[in-house]
Amino acid sequence: MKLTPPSYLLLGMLRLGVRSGYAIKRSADRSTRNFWPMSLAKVYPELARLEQAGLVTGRDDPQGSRARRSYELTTAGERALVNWLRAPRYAQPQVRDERLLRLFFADALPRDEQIALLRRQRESDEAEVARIREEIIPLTHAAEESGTMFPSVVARLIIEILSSAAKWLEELEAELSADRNSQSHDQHSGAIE
Amino acid sequence: MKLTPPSYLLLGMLRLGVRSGYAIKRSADRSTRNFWPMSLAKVYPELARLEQAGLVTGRDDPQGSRARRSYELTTAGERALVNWLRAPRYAQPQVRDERLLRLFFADALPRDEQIALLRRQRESDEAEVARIREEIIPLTHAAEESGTMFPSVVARLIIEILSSAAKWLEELEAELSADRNSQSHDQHSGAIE
DNA sequence: CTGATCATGTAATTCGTTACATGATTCC
DNA sequence: GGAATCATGTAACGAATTACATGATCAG
Repeated sequence: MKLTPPSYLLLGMLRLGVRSGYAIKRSADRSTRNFWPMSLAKVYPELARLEQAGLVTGRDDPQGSRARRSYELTTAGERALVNWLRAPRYAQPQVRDERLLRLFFADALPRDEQIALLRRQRESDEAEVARIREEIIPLTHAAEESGTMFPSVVARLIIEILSSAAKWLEELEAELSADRNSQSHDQHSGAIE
Repeated sequence: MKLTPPSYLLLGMLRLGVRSGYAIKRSADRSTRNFWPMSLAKVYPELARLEQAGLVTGRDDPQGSRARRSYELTTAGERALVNWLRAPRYAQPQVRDERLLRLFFADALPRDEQIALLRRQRESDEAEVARIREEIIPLTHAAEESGTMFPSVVARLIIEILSSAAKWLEELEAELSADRNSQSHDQHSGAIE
């Protein structure tokens, strides 16, 4: 059976003590979503697959009359997780960012709208930094109390990335605003051949 | 007919003077791939769709006895592109990065392997920066000669992002190497609830 | 003469999401 | 009493990729 990054996401969450499919999805939305989004419709079949493979064990664990299924890692599951963590190969990072695509073609806009585009991109980066600082960082600090430091590391790395992008964009805005008089609205033929 | 980011990628490339489907794919691999990857199998049907919608016009343009189809933007196509550039809404950026996912769960590794993980991630970021500097930047400089500056802007923004990530990772490596004696291999219960 | 590149297109498959379906419990 | 949340699962759909299929030209 082939294990994919989503498989390891589930194994990793189980290792951190998250028990139900629903709770894994909730936790993933608050932490791993920025670099590996996952829908609920993917969680349940994948957990079943992992159980079939003997990497996790599930048991019915109802809360009152509300059904719940709790999972935990088996020894084989823990081994699979650690082996993956050690593996040198990884899938090429995939990014799909419509804002950067727009920016790439922004030569078709007049100068003032180019600047507006840069500003909007910067503001969305800044807003995301604020969101992570407010919503995620406090949670990762709580996790650090119990000796789990890497969720915090990743959150801070993402803040660093978004902040440096925002700062760079701000500088460019300033530059372009300064020479607002110079050329804009190019006349084609600038492809990357 | 619904236009998606891939549609605008094609329109944008055509506006920059790239003519055939094959050439668009080649150019996209050298420029937009980092923030919007696209396969050749997507290019041809999408060009046909855009032609049907009257946003581009295609004509047979064989090179010797080798077939080729050349496209260019119509007025409606140019208008659609610019309207999209102006639109304030954008699809949420989607990132899938297996390296960050590993890093997130790295508490399961002993300290020295955590450091190795950080180093590998940093090195891959640095390698990508080098690749962009060598392969992409010279091409964007050529484009700037003909008044197209934003491909260069985006390339430099990506370099900035990757460099700042690499620098941050390097600092963390140094910190962790310094107190190599302190705890590692946590004993669970650190989920982001 | 052979491998890389130019060039176009389709078919099969994969991966993932949204929507559907159902029901209990908790908070206001 | 109604909305939000907890909880699980499946079905339909969509978007994209890889693989398949074909052929010309060019560089070494």
